[in-house]
Amino acid sequence: MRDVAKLSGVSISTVSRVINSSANVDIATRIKVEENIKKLRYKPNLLAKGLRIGSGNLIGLLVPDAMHYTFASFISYIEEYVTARDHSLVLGSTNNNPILEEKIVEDLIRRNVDGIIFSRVSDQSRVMRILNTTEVPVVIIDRTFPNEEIPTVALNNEKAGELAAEHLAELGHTAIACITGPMNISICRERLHGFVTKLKEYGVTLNERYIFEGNFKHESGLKAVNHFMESNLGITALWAQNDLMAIGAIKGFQSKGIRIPHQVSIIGMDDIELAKIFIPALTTIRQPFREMCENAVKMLLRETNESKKIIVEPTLSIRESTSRLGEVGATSEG
Amino acid sequence: MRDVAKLSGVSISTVSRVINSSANVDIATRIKVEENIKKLRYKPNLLAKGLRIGSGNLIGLLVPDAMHYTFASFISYIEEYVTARDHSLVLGSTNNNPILEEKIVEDLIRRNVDGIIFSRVSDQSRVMRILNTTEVPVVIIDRTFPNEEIPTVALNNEKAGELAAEHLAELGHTAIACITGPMNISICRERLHGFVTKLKEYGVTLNERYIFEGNFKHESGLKAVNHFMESNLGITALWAQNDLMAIGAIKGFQSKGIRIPHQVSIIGMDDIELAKIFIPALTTIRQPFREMCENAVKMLLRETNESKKIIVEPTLSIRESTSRLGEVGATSEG
DNA sequence: TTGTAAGCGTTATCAT
DNA sequence: ATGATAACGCTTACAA
Repeated sequence: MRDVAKLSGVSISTVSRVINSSANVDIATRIKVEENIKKLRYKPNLLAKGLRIGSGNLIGLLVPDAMHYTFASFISYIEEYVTARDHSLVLGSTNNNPILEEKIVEDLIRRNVDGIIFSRVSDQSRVMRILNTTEVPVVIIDRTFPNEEIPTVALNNEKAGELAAEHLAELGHTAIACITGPMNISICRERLHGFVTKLKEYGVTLNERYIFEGNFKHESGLKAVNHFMESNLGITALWAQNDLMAIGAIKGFQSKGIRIPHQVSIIGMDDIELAKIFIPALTTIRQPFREMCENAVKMLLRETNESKKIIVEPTLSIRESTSRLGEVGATSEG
Repeated sequence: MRDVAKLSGVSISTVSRVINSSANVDIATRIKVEENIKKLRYKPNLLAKGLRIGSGNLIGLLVPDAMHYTFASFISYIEEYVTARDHSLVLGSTNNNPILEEKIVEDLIRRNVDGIIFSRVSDQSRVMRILNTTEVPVVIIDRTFPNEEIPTVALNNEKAGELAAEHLAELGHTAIACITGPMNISICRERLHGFVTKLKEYGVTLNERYIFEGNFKHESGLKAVNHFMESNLGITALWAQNDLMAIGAIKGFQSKGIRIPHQVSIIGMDDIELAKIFIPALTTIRQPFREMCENAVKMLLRETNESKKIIVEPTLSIRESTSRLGEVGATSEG
């Protein structure tokens, strides 16, 4: 910067003004300075700038597992929106390790980030402490904490359950089961509640024997099928609260010679890439991840008036793994 | 920091020494200072530190697409290794857009990153220019540029092709096809070369009619199958240069009533999560992504003596989609 | 062992 | 419209 100033015969303050396109600078000097910036390949130092203005021009993103589909989506979309706003993204993966999470958050704060996006934060109180102890804006994405005033963007999980219920009920099913995620996670309870409630509207009651608590992994689907088969409930339709478990369930049924969707209709949730590719292609509840991420970034950067909770709506994606009760599905079982 | 110094009755240089655990500081004052750091919840500012010592304590990672399995893996592993070394990861996704790539790189340099990891860089010359114009260490992961001295960690892609060939040939197949990635990418050519060469050792010649150039997407597998079926080559085995295309091929065959692996053996590459879950579970060539990432980080941070090229070896993962010619596979077709 | 002071590369205030 | 200068929060000779 000094070199540019010297070469241009001006002071560094003028160079600074040129860089920040300040109004009050003579057009001639501006051009000269800009030329010399190019000539000297001068690149303003963001650390110095950040130190001075008290902002690192960074957004922090914390996820529990960067490889998982949901979070990989978040990372990808948030990076896109953050970069478009001339910020950079620093990414931390916590693996649900509170110590690590703490360390990363501390690091972010020390970097003067302009905000932090938490996805599936491990512990509500931790976030609260950060919020109370620093000025750094925080928004939580994907999971909601009902009793707090933390800015949040989340899915309407009730609605997700309702959509699944509606679809299955409309297809004529009455013996319907559900594989949930871990029930200590609120989104899972909300999803189930919506599912049960809507089903009741159709006159079908989902008692506990039709509910299997999974862990969001593929294996849960297999286990659930074994469980349901042993119970001999004669179910003809099933909703799994994520696609991985739905696919596990399909495999489980198929390995017992049961055809999908001919004998059992299955619906998932998330709409992972695999959902389209799998045979049969998976009917599923789609989450608008992109929209969620955009809202999170906008909220963080105060681009929107909404500063508390933004709820986005799921949609139903009908493919091949569900069919009308008693009817053959649209495709072969593969 | 000033506050801590004042409260402790020492100068800020002493506080600095405590923070950086410098040797020469009285144990009593150290303890006192540490107490006050806690008490005041003092968090050293990384921008100021970075400005002073000329290092942002940051590692930059550039990928073309953060959602793609390969790169999601890179992101996850590299974040892990970077964090373990008390650095932070700033992530940029280029979408193969050179303008964007340039912008992100510039930003990283201006942040005084300690190094940049490029994955699938869009343009070799660009990297070279960065290398020549700045002091920032760079390593390329996954793709290699044969004629340059850029530090690189990559797979032995020749070997990948050889493993696939060996496996298929040992199973007695002779009518063997290959779905490649885009042939303008060197790794695809290398893979094919290894495949063809090893096959020749077994006495089978792979002429052009048995080669289909795909684009690494699922659809390529379907198209390839149509192509091969129309050509009426009677192939009994096929290698796809990634799992997505392999799965597409399986779907393609199955939709024509051809059973996998009974009638056609199929082998993929990457070992994506889906490979284990798919029916039939996919035999595939596994890339040691974790090892690659560890090496990349170590190389960047000069923790290893190797400073040019590190080549890692693929391995064969045998599952259900391949079987001996004429024999029924180990599992039902699902 | 500890303190003083210079300097890292910016921006911002205040003159001119 | 431009320049001098202080300040951002830290590290590091150098001195004591």
